[in-house]
Amino acid sequence: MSKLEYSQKIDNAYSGVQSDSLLDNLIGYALKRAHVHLNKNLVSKLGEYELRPSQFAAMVIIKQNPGLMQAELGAQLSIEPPQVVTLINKLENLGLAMRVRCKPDKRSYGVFLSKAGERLLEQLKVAAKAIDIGGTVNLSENERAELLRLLRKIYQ
Amino acid sequence: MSKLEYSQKIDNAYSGVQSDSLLDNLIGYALKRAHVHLNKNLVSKLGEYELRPSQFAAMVIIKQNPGLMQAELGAQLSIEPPQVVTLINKLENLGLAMRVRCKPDKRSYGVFLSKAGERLLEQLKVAAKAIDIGGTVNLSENERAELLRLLRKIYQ
DNA sequence: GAAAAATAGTTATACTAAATAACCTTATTG
DNA sequence: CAATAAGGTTATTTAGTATAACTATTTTTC
Repeated sequence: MSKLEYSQKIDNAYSGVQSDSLLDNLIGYALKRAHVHLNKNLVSKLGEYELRPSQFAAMVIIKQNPGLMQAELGAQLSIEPPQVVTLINKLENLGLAMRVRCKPDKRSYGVFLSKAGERLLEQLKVAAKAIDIGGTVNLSENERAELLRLLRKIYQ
Repeated sequence: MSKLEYSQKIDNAYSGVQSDSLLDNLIGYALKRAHVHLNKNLVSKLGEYELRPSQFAAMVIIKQNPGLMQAELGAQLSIEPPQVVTLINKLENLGLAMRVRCKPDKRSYGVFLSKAGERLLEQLKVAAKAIDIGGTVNLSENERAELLRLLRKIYQ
């Protein structure tokens, strides 16, 4: 039985389980549930291209900072150097990005998107935007803006 | 070099990396960053008791539904049966919960918190509330309430 | 200007969390 | 009563992450 089938079965069978009023009043808990809700469709869309969310985020950062070093990319993504290697290897193998020895410092690479990478990124940005809006259809445009404002106040 | 030291070093060295306006306008991205921000302190607090967030969440659910079956607990947490086994083993080993054969169906266990589990849970609830509020000091009481309302509209 | 220390990136290894499949026991169904 | 399903466990695999050691350069320092 798949995870989805299993969950549905259990959800149907035991819907009488009570949730907790403490959890329901924690911002952290609500953030997690809302994020899970929104992330599902993004993960499945990116999966069509063999990409994970962090790889999509990497493409966005590379596009915005062409030729940045791997260490800079890793810092942006909060991942360790070995993971940066794996990530860029993956993008290179997919033909979406490349390392170029283009710096005075010959230890480092500049990281760039390929033409194919730029094209795919544009598609994915459109899709991500649509998925984000689709996952928040219950919010009005004003509510979306207000939600963004409040969330930024938390992490900025 | 530790992960934290590494990140700080890089952040200081390369703070000129540009972030992206698309990402900054996605609710999903803001949710993730806000959640990361809020979760750090909770994880470290729970770590003092060798607990992970999912184990804390399990304790909350067990407290609210004493004697529930493992399958019900797994459904609430969206985890698979083998993970439920690991989770309850952990809580049992810490003396915080227990399996009791108390059902007509002798295949299943009722899961309960121990007295120690209930005591610890009360402490942790207080701590979690404080951490949640501490992580959202930039929000007024009205803004907190509004944020909760908007988040619930997304996932409910 | 050469030796020492530090940095960019890579590789290898280990650890952890999660998913999958096979299994045992008890219940239910035909 | 045989066949099937369900609750839970165990074993195995897989993916993600973390750590350590290594190469090749660059910077520092004496």
